[in-house]
Amino acid sequence: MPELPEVETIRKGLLPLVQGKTIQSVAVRWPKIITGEVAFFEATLPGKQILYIDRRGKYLMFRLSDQWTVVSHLRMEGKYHLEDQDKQPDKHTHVIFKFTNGQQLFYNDVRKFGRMTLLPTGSETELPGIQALGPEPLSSDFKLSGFRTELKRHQKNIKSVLLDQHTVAGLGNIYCDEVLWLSKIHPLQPANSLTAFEAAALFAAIQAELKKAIAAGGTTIRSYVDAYGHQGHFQLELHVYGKEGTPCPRCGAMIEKIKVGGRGTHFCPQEQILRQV
DNA sequence: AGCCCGTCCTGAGGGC
DNA sequence: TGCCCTCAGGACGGGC
Repeated sequence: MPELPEVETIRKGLLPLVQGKTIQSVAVRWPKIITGEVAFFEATLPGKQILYIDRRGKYLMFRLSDQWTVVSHLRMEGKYHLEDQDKQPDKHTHVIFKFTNGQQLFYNDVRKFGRMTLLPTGSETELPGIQALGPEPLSSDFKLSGFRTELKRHQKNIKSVLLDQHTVAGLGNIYCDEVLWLSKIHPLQPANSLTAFEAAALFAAIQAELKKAIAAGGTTIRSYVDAYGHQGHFQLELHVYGKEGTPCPRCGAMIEKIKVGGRGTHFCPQEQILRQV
């Protein structure tokens, strides 16, 4: 499941492969991938040149000529691959962008959860998913004071609040577990009951962990690969995600797995203590 | 408004 | 062997 660091790695890898290329034709093979009219999507893109790729949270934004933008969310397993002109799509290839130089950009997605949409550049901020997105965690928009205010608004557990993209953009299930472990906070602790010290530790852990993950090129958990088909190399850095039944790297207690808000959640029962409020 | 739950999808893995 | 069942989860829409 690509989270912010993986999406950023994908963005960086894909950019030199597609920048400056002009779309000749588009074929959508699974209509639900496209939010909006498929016919409009297929008819508008030919002739447009890819100028740049931006990222906001877990969203990729392909900036095109004539002020068009394709917003793309990979959800669980979406992937982009640049292929030669004779490459045949497989059953998981749902969108094909053919370039004027003959190359093709395949969008593959086993679960078909990913979504993309075409709209005028600038109006992407009106998309429901992007409009209410919280601050970029590695930008100056992310401030401890604002983060604490946001935590105070919620009585529900901190794990769910971190997973909510309105709080801070880009965290998914893996990094939520990791940053809570790093800051020694129980995933079920009500968000508004965090101490000032805990909120500051969590704030710092989010920034440090995401920076580290981006520097490492993402994590190989699930099926993430970059645009060249290379796997990320971050898996050794994970401390709790998927580590249930193995010793906590800090204290040796067995990592436990529970369900929080319907999501698998990993934590150290000795160091991440749920405080009664 | 906050919060919870169902929905979308398919492949992997467990049980018998 | 092979089939059936459950599980995995990001965002969103509906209901309370």
